[in-house]
Amino acid sequence: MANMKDVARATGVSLATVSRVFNESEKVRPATRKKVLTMAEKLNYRPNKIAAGLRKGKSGSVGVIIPVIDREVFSSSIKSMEEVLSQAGYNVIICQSHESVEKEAQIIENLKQLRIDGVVISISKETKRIDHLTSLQQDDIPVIFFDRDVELAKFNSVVINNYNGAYQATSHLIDQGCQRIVHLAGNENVFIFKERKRGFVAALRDMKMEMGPQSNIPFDDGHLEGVDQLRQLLQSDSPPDGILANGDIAALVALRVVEELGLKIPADLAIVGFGDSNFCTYLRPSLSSVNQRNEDIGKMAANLLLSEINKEAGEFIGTQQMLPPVLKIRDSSNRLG
Amino acid sequence: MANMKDVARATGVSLATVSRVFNESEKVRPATRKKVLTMAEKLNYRPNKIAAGLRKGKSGSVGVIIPVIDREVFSSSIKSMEEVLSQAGYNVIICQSHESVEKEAQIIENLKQLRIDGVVISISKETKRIDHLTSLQQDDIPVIFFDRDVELAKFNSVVINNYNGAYQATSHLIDQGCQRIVHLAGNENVFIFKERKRGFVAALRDMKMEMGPQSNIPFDDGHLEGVDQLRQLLQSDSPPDGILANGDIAALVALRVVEELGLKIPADLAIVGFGDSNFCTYLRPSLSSVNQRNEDIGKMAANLLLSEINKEAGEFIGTQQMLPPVLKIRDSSNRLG
DNA sequence: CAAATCTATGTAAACGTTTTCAAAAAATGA
DNA sequence: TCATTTTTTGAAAACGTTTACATAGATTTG
Repeated sequence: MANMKDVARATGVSLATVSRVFNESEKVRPATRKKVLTMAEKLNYRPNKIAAGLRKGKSGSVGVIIPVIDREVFSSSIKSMEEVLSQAGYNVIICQSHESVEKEAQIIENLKQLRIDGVVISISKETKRIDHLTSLQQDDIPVIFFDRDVELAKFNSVVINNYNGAYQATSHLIDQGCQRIVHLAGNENVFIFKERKRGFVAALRDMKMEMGPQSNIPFDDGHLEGVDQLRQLLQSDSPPDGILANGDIAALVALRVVEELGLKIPADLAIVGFGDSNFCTYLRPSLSSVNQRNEDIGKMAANLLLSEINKEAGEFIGTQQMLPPVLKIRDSSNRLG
Repeated sequence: MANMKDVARATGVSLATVSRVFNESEKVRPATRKKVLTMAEKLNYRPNKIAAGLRKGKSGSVGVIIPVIDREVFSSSIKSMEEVLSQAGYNVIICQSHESVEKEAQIIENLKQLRIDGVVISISKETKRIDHLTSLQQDDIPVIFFDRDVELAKFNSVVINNYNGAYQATSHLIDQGCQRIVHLAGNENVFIFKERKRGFVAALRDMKMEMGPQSNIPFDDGHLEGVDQLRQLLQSDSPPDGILANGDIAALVALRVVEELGLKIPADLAIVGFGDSNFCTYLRPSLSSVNQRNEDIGKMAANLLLSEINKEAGEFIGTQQMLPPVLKIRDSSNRLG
């Protein structure tokens, strides 16, 4: 395959001139440019980005690290990320950590060897230590966190305001006349679930609603105790009349329990999920849910990364962007209209 | 940042020796290896894969081209693809064509400039000309088609047997006692939909079932005439008692129509979808559907790509792998159990 | 018209590896 | 011990760009 030297020789100009032709912006006489271009075409020349990358000390690629790609929250945000980044001329390398810190560290080591220009990451559930992440910063590789971020350190991040989402949803349930609302709570070790719970509690408190020991039921995926507890509670003397689930799947499970007990939704019990998964509109009753704006998050994370990449070296300022989510009200919680 | 030369100098060995240390497999005395390794560690040396790529003439990356990432069929297959490819030491670059041939061609041009080692692609709906695809082969870059493939040329591909899937589903409906089955047919310009229809027709024929002009209703996404036609048909003197949809969304739409008319599923009408989307189990009644084995497809496509990459140059043999799908029987079509 | 300025091109040195070939060192055999 | 074979190392040439610097030619200026 032809290289620049070949094109240069065949055209009768120097290597540098050919290079300049292919790096637009550069000054070269229109006549020569044309000569070079037609000769390149004729020789079927194609610039070698690896060589350019070596010389320039940057790869033109960015890494996107996620636990796993086949989850709506990740595939949706990556969709828009890829759009923004490829538009800007970057290649997107996807890497799945499978919720393992070691894998995460391995991936980062690999990306460093590739001389990646930046990283967008949603950290794994188990990620507590963050040395592999700070090491990126030390090497001056911009890192943007999205969806899940690190509580401690100063980092760039783009996340949904989970607190606010839960607050909105809870307020909505109260507006619908719910008196005894229960939160199906996620694993508190995960920041987003902690925030959701916090928003729930705050809304109840602000609205001066009762909140007993039964207001929070641990409802972790894969743990069935929560389901039993919910069933018992629904059959008690003062059953709940509103449910805020930590996620859509939790809401779905709750829907089944409620259905099984013959309760009417939303009349007897209103339910709101979290995540606004595709299937929310497919269900009957359709499921109200807090939309996480995945595509917005992806787009913003990508743009933040681009601006970090192009930033003059200078002291680092972590930029935390937090988007308010959007509550989608559907049949499962709409008692009034 | 330290490079090989620095490590060599600091250790008192030659550049070549350091290189050999980092390319395992190579012969180098254990003592020297250790010396080099500790010095590399001390200098915080990290191999530069771009440089290696330039020298070796290969990038260590493969491109995965899909219409868009946030569709279950793509995110699921890419999940397993990434697992296989990263395990084998390759980076996965994802590129979205957004169902545009021009974008597809652009992406391929870019991947060529990156000196990609191989490509896995699910072609865009509108892709009729394939010169951009054959050009990859001419440059000796292995290409694997998955999900959607090209009808004409000799290529490597891994796809589900759509004909067989539709055949299975139709046979199942007949087994359930359905007498008048209707196929909600997809756009016939898309190969997979053509195949599904073919399987449907073949099953009816083989089972000697009646098949009138109303047996196929064009039911393309976004075209609403199909819905009306279905509604009318369901209200006619001899309404259908079985439906095979071209996809799960089509099945969902049909479910709504049936629901609206007050028909009982599966007693009055049995329905089978295609794709086995996540939400099939969430619906009530749960939706029977043909599972496309996305993860298997992804894994097989990745493995086929690897074997093509590692193959000695020789004459090209297109390998078509076709997997039988798996029919998942659920409430929407289960009249007997 | 000479001097000064500007523009377009060329020369050559990087960038950090891998790999061929040759040489040195170590191991083996008689 | 010395010749022979084998193993380990080194020197140097790629790989295909970009870019700092130099130079030639064209244009402007007084």
